[in-house]
Amino acid sequence: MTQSRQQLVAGAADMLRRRGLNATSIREVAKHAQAPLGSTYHYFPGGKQQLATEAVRWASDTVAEILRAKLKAGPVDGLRGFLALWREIITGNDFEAGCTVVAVSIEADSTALAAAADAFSTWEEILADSLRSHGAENAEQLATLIVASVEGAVVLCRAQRSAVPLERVGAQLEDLVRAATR
Amino acid sequence: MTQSRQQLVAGAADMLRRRGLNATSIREVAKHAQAPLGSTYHYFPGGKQQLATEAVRWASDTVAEILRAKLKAGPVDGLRGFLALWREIITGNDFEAGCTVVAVSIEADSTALAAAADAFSTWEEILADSLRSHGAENAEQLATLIVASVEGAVVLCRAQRSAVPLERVGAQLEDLVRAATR
DNA sequence: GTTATGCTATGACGATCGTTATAGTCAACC
DNA sequence: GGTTGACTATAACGATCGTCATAGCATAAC
Repeated sequence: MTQSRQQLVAGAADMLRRRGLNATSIREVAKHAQAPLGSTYHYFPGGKQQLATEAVRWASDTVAEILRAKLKAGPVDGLRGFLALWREIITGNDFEAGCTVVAVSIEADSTALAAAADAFSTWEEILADSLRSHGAENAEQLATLIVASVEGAVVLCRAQRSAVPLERVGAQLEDLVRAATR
Repeated sequence: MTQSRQQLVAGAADMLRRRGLNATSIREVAKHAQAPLGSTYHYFPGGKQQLATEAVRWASDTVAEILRAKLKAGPVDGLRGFLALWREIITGNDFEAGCTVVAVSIEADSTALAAAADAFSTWEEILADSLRSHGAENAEQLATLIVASVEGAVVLCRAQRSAVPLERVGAQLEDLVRAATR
């Protein structure tokens, strides 16, 4: 079955956003996914790097899908959905979970880092497309600001064990999106 | 001498922002600072956690000092100095260095994480004080947005190996600061 | 029923980690 | 000038890491 494989990827993504790349061992990922260690190298012959890369891609696709869905109701509602997603991840895990993509960006190189770059670019493009189609002239700039400030706020929230940074950033981003679109 | 001690702290901060917490070993920090391994536990009996905590505090103080100095010329110039500082760190190290505080926020817990939270709070307060004294009504909110978006942009820049995110974020932040102060 | 194939089980490999212990050096101070 | 105390040197401890090899098991195909 590819079910074990899928659980390994999802479990790895979850552990990455909690502890980071180097503190996440293959053994623990396998145990957490109730899969034997031997299976890990069967499914991912590229080793830890391949697993991390696929975990980033999975996390990226998951967020992208939610983002696209929420943006169907317009840029403001999309932004709110994006913020709600991260607020849930932060507060729902007692401030012990962050962003898988950010975690890998800090520690990885080569393919996993490239996957992280793709993730950010994808999110930016999704946001920019929505903003542009709603009349925003600075769509790309604003999209980059949204991704950067929300990801940064998630880091701040985790360190300070508070959701206030995300709320403050969200309020100002909503004003900006409202002003840029009509 | 306390010179070795200081070099250990500064060297640790530099390695932390390049590779992250768990990929930075005490042995490498000692070697990088040309200090013997034994000295590390003499200067830092609290072990790696103490060293990481002091490295975060050192990085925090360094940035805070620059920030305070640049803000003397006003919020806009202060913001520009803040952005230039990070642009230099990013581009001057071939996109292989990020922020020490962010790196520790992703991987650490307990005292080192608390030091990271203090760092963010300090930077926020310094910015908010300047904004408030120049007539900004939403000084705290704007200060949080600046810190979060710049730190997030640094992560994006590193992953994408490009300074564009920082430039985009900077342009919009400057508009916001200009509009909020007079 | 035999064979092939996808997955599991087990254990080992070299390397490196954080940390500690102990002995040694060397300068400053009474 | 002897002694104290700060610092160094060296080596080892157990633990864990990523990775690999090999043997075992299952199930499905012929």
